[in-house]
Amino acid sequence: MTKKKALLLDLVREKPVHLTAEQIFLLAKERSPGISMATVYNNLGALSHEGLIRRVHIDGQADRYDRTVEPHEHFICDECGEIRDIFFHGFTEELAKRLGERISSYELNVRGVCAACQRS
Amino acid sequence: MTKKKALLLDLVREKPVHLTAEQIFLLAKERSPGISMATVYNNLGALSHEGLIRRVHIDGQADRYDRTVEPHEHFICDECGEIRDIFFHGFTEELAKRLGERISSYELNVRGVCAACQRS
DNA sequence: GAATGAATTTAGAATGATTCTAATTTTTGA
DNA sequence: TCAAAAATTAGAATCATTCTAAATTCATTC
Repeated sequence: MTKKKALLLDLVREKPVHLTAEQIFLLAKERSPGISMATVYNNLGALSHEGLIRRVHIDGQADRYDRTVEPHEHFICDECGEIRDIFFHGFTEELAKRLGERISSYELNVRGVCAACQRS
Repeated sequence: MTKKKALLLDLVREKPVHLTAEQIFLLAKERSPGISMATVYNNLGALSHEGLIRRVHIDGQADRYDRTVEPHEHFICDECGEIRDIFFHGFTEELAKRLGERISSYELNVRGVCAACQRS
């Protein structure tokens, strides 16, 4: 765990929002001005493989990085674009039961209009 | 509905597999040799918007096109890469109930080892 | 059947996120 | 202190997809 890797991990962990590599790069530059995009990608990739953060793919967008590594789902607001974590307790087991196969991972992205946007 | 658009729709409908734009392009050339990649993308995009086919995004792969437009899920084999349709009856309603929000769409990709690969 | 305008198709350039490469810098530990 | 290993870097490469602007096809009207 190098200094820059630790910095990137901190940045992902600091906020509950799901940042893109670009956003993380800009934040990282404030604390480590010479850092390069390659280092950001290298380390975010490594951290994801090590299971310390989680890479989130959302159709048509740059990948995002999530501090929450436990299995969970995502809700994406059609209006404001906000990405919110959802936790469906026991979902993996339910999937396994319904499928009858061993599951290594899954990805569930739900879209709709969030409560805040529905009000306005 | 132009001839080429109809051809592309046919190609997607012909086989149960989920083809990429590239694969569809190669098949289309057999029946319409001068067809261009741009036409393939234009028409597959249009057909998807019209709801006649469905565009499927799988992390790290080129998009695929699915003849099945009803809401359903996908199982991707970690070993052979096969993409299989899953039908979880009432899943949209279950999601809506658990979330308490109106859902416009969702995407569920499940990964694991398919039965065929487990045997070998 | 020719003329007109709209829609489709086309080749190739542009895009943009990500990965790769090869060189440089930093770190480690003998 | 030195050598080897690891991390970092700039920039090139990749690749699916979209965009652009020109060419072609199509439908409609006279």
